[in-house]
Amino acid sequence: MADVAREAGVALGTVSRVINGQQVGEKYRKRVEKAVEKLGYQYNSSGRALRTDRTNTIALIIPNTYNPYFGLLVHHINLELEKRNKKVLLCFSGYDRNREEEYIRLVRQNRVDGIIALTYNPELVIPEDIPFVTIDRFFSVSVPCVASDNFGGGYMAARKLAELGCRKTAFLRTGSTLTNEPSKRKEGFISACVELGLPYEVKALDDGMPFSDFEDFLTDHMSGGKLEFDGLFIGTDMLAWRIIQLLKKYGIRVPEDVQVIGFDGIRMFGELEYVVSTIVQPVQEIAEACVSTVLSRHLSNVPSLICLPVRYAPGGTTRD
Amino acid sequence: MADVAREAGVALGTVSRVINGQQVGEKYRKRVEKAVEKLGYQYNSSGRALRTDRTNTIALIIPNTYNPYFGLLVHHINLELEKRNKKVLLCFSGYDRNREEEYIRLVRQNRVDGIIALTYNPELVIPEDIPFVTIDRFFSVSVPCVASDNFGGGYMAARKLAELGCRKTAFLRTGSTLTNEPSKRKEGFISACVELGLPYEVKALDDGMPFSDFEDFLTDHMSGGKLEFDGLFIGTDMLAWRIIQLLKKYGIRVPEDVQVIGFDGIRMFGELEYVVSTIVQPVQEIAEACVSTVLSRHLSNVPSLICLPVRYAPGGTTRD
DNA sequence: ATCGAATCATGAAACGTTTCATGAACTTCA
DNA sequence: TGAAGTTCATGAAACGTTTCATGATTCGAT
Repeated sequence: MADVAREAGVALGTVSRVINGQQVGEKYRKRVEKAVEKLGYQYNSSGRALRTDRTNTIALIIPNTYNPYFGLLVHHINLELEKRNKKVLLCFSGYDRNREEEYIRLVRQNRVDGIIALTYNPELVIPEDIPFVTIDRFFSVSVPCVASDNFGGGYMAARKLAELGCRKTAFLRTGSTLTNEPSKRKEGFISACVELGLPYEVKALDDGMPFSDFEDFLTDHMSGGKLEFDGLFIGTDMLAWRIIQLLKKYGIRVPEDVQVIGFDGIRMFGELEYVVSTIVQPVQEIAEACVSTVLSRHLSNVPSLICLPVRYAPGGTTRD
Repeated sequence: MADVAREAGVALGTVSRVINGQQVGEKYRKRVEKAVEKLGYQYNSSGRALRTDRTNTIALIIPNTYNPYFGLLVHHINLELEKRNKKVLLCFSGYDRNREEEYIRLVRQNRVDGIIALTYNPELVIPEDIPFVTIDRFFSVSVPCVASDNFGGGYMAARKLAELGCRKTAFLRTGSTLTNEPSKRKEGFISACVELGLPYEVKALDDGMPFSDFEDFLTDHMSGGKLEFDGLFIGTDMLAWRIIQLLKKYGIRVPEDVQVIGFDGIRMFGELEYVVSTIVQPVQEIAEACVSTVLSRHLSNVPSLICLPVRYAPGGTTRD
C-alpha cells in the first residue's frame, strides 16, 4: 500500500479510503486507481483483519461433506457467503462431541465473525460473544435456529401416503435420543394420521442400537411374505434407502407392495433424480437464512426459530 | 498477549516463545503457562499471519461439493490439512473458467500458503509465486499433478470385463475436448482390449454435445432389442448411472444382458454400497499427496506427476 | 577471585492495514 | 477583501504478533 501511495503521490490514508470506497476527491481517486492498476496491488487481508478485528470469515461446523445433504448445504452456504465477500472456515465434526468443542476453541483463535453449526452435541456451550446460528437444533431463544418445516413435512408425507391409497402406515427413524427439530417429523406425521383416521405405527431407534432392530421390527410385521404396512414414512432418505434394501431381501417390492417416502431430498450424484420419493428440504433457502442471520450484528430483532417450507417430490418409491 | 506477559511478569517476547514452543527457561515457561491458562489466552491468527506472512491456509479450487466425488475429496483434504494445523479456503468454480481466474485473484489477497486445484480451464495461468498442486490435470513439469492411475484403471476395467465373460465391449465418456489425466482411462482400456483380442468401440462426447448422442450411439448398436455389447466401461460413475437408466428404457438388463463398470468409486450416500461396479479412486491417498506436496516449500525435488493405485470394486452392475 | 563464554530474557521494531485528530486549501458570504 | 466555514488529504498511532540485537545473569575454567 505504501508503494501505491508513493506511486500516486498521496498519503497512505488516502489509498486506504479509495480501496474502501469512501469519499475521496476526484483527482486523487483517479491517481490512486491508476497506481493500483499499475502495481497490481491487492490488499492484505491479514493486515485488515488485525486492524478492524473482523476477519470476514464464518465458521461452518458440520459432520462431514461426503454425505450429499451436508455437501449441498456446504455448497449453498459457501455461495451465499461469497456473495457477501465472506469466507468459510470448514470444521468437520464427524458427529463427535469433543471435536465440536475443540472447534469452538479453534474458531476463537481465528477470530471468526460468526458460526453456523449443525451439531450433534445437545450440551454444547454456545459462545456468547460470537454470533451463532444453528441448523436443525434449538438451544435457546437467544441462539437463532434455522430449520425446515419438519412438522409440516411429516404431515405432508402422511397425507401423501393416504392420497396414494395407503391403508396402514409406519414411521421409522433413528437418533431418537436427540430431541431436536427433525423430531417434529414424527409429530406432524402422527397428527395427519390421526386426522385422517389412518392407522400407523412408530419405530424409533436410539443411536447406539444396531440397524438389525429395524429388521426385527419389519419381520415382526410380516406374515406369509407380506408386510402389513403399505406405506412407510422414514426419517431420512438415507435410512429409507437402507430399509428398501432390506425389504428387497424379503421379496417385498417398492412401490408395488409398499410405498416409501423419505426426508431430505437427496438426488443421485447430487444433481440427478431423487433417490427415493421424499420431502425436500429447501437447502438454498436454509443457507440463505443462516447466512443473513449470522451476519446481522443486531441479533435482537431476529426470530429465534426460522422455519422454511418443504415440498414433496416423487422419486420412484411411490406410485405417482 | 500483553496481558499474559503482565500476569506472568515477563516480556512479550518470552510469552511468544512459550506459545511457539521455543526454548525458554523452565521457571519462566511455568509462569507463562499458568498465566495463559488463567486468562484463557488464545493467540490471534491475524496478528501472527501479518507478522510471519504465512496464513496457514490452503485454497482449494473445485467445481462444487454436492457431487459426491468432490465432496469426498474436500473432506479428506480438509482432514489432512487439519492434521497439520492448516485451514482450507473453499473456492467453488462451478466448472466456470472465469470464476477459476477470479479465485486466483481472491486467493492472492488472502495470502494463502498454497493452492490445490481441480480445474476445468486448461489455459489457466498458474501463479508462479504460490505453491500450486493440481488434481487430474497436468500443466507442466513445474506444477505437480496428483492423479490416480487412470491408465491402470482402464486396463483393469477391460481385463475385468473379459474375465467376467464379455465378448464385445465399448468405452463411453464425455469431456473429450479436455486432454487431461482421466483421458488415459481410454488408453488403458484399449491397451488391454488389444492385448486380449477383445473387440471394442469408443464413443467420446464433447462437452457441448447433448446426452442424447449416447442414446443414438446405443440404438445404432442394437438389433431386435439386444445390444451388441455385453460389456461397457464408462468414464465416470455418474455417466455410467445415466447410461444404465437409458438401457433400462430399452429393456436391456444390467448386469444380465450387459455388464457395466464405471470410474471414481461413488457410494450411495457417500458411505453405503457402491452405486455401480467401479474403479475406485484412492481419495484419501490423493488428498494426502496433494497436501503434503503443496506444503513442501522446496518443490524442486518433488515429482511432477504423482500417480496413485486404483482398485476394482463390484457394485451390482457386473456379474461378480 | 577474575575473566570469558554461554545462556536466555528483554525491549523495540516491523508486518499492512484503518482511523482520527490536525491542518491545509478552497468556498461562501458579508 | 477578509473572516468564517467547509472539504478533504495528511501523518501518526494502533491492532497482535514475531524476531533480532542487546544486555543481564549464570557458570566454568584459570
